[in-house]
Amino acid sequence: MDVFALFASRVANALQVLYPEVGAELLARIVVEPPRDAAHGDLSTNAAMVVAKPLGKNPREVATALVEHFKHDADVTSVEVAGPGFINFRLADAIWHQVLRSIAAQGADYGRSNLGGGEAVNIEYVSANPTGPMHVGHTRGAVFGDTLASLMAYSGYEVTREYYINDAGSQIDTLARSTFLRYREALGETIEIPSGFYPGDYLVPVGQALKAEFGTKLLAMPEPEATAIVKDRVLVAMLELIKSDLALLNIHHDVFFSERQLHGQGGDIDLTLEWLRSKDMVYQGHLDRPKGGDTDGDYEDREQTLFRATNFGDDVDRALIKSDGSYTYFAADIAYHRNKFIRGFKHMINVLGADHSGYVKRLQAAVKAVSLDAADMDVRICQLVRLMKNGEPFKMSKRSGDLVTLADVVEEVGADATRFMLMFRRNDASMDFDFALVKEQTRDNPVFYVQYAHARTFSIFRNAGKELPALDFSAEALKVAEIERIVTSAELDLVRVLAAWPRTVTAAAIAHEPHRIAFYVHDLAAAFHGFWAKGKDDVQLRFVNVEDPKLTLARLALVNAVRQVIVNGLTILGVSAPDELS
RNA sequence: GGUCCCGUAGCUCAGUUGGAUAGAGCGUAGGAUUCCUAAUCCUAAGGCCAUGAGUUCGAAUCUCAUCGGGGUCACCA
Repeated sequence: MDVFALFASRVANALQVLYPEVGAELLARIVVEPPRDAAHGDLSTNAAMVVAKPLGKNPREVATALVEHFKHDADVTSVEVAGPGFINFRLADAIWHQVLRSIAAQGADYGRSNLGGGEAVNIEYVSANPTGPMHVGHTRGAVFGDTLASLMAYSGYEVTREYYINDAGSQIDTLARSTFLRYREALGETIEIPSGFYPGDYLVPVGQALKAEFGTKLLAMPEPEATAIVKDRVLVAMLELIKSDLALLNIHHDVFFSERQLHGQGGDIDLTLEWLRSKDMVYQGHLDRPKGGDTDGDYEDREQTLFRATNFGDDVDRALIKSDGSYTYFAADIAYHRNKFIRGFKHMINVLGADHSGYVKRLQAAVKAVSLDAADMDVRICQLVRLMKNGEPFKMSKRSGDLVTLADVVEEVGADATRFMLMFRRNDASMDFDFALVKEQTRDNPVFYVQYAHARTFSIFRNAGKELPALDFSAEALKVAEIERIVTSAELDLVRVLAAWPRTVTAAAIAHEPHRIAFYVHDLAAAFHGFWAKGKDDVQLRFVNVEDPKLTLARLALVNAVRQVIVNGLTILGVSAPDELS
């Protein structure tokens, strides 16, 4: 049950009774939300102000009529006009009791919605080049994409988590050559790794595996043949490495899509170019010298095969074929996104790093073109993460040269803290990630703070078991607890926070902003800690009351509701909810 | 130069897609532990929402310009 959605529909109904001429597009602009200042009541709506002008009426006049209407609503204890025409509602306790009952009844599904209506959405994230282990720069996008995917799935979308493997470029040839050196090393040669090659130790086992499989046979083969074999083997190995790194954060993709499969004669790129040409989206032409950007002076005026990206909102048209005749990366990407569209995705989300922000318009232009404007593409840019330790920039290197790897971070602070901290910030703001802070077990550390709140719900139950051994507080007993006994303002304020969960999830899903889930869970934890502490000052507010088992049971139902909503939030975030902290 | 992101308390950040007197945490000052985990809570001080205009009943939020910080620009991937 979503209190806000419930009253939004009641307000809309009331308006249609009072002013039948009000149209649907106007009703859509009406918002029912919690007022910023709790003193204004439980709910507030701008309905009168939205509707007044088109009706040619004064907002307060409309508001007064609505107020009269809601005076007969049994769930409303007071309703009044405020300010320029807001209508503020105060709700009967019974509404909050219903919220608690619906949390108990819905459990893990409380907050789940059918916003997406089962529509398919493709979320592409990580897509790091398969040339080595994941480094910390990939981690934010990985966590963001995975959490967004969970959020969308929770909101009724059919989600596909996709990884695009950039396995077709020249960096893969370099990778293969680097691996071949490791193979020779495994055969006993002393090798030297030239600059520009991949120096990381992670290629050593790949070289050894090649030795085990082929002995010295690869040395005798013609080079192209050997390179092809090495390339195949090393790509598989790198992908396994990446998968195992992602698994450290419990991230698993549904589809690993290889760029290589798009290339080749009669492949997707060929077909896509043919299609683009048939739609007159490609032409031969010249590009201007990049203004101020031609720093290395390698610009050369030349006739090129260009995609009419400017017709779809991009700043310049984009090259599709390189001077050596091969396709550009972008050409492959157009084909890739056409492939997504053909697979049935009308909604696509790409999660990219800050260094790709210049790529956004191009990508959106491509999707618009290949879908003939039938698909939408949202690109979420994750800004940089600076690793810090006690306020100092932090360097750590174990597995791959100078880079800090994802595995290093997880080993240092754990998967839960990594995930939560990265989501405790808007994706489009850069952030400092302080190891020292994340390892601290105080309220400065939001992960810990939330997990502590969850553990506290368990400790209350453990304690209730000791103090009232005869009390049955199984799930079934809690469902029939006398919720009406929840009447104090301190308790009801906590329920108000719980009531905001469904609208928080929905708003986060619409905006593609999973960080709101992290902030909500943190707020809920704060409300719960605050209520808990009130029991210190006022014995009457403690959860466990030996004199009154029925009241205790009602309050345990409240505690259980808090526990449930924290779990629902942490589940979307992919963070564990321990019963006890050690 | 074009383009994208950011600019909110001393610091780190939220701000419910345009709502009412702009909120948290840290830090600072004070307070609460015979009592459900003080790993917590409560109170106070602290603001020209970078600047200027515009849009309207109403702007931190939308538009434009300016200033400052960062990313990016290509036949790289």
